[in-house]
Amino acid sequence: MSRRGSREIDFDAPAHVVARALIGATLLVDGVGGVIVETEAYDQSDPASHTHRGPTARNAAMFGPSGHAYVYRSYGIHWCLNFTCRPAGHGAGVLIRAIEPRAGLEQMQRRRGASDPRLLCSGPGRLGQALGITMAHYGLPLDRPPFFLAAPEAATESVAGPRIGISKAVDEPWRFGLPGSRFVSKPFAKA
DNA sequence: CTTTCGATGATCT
DNA sequence: GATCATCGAAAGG
Repeated sequence: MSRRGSREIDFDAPAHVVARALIGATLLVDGVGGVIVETEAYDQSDPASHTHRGPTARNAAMFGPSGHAYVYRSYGIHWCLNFTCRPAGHGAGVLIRAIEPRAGLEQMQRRRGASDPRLLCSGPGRLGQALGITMAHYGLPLDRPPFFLAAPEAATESVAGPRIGISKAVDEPWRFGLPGSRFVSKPFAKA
């Protein structure tokens, strides 16, 4: 496991490095959010990635500057939030799959229509709804409002496993999580 | 507990 | 026309 003393996330790094570095980071959108506990990495060489077949109108953000938001509509229903990474032109990003709610619980409960904290942000679609993510956030930088992002205060452990809900590159361990967190969308296989 | 299935619409072939 | 980086309700053991 790597050690991180900085308060900054280096988004000019491969997606799987960024995905791991984000575990334990704090994410707020308009003051609502919490601690990132689950992420997945996608890059252009990955058949499961939206960028695999090159730039399109939808994935343009992932070919733009790193450290920005990439938002897409999933199954025609959900908004999912990703962070772009690597220098511009590489087509890579990290899907934010789950956070542990810390701030703005009431707001999240209203948006989600659920009161159980574990059902607020445990999954990319739920998280998008709880944080109020829409296409209005597409391409916005993560270091300015409405976003707030802070790296973990101290070195943070992480676990890895196969990604969820994909049909290609199914066995690649590019899903990362906070060990033992009750807020992940699905448990990680026991070590 | 598990599995199945419908919703719903943009995107790409 | 097929495929989704999903969720939740319903049905079955």
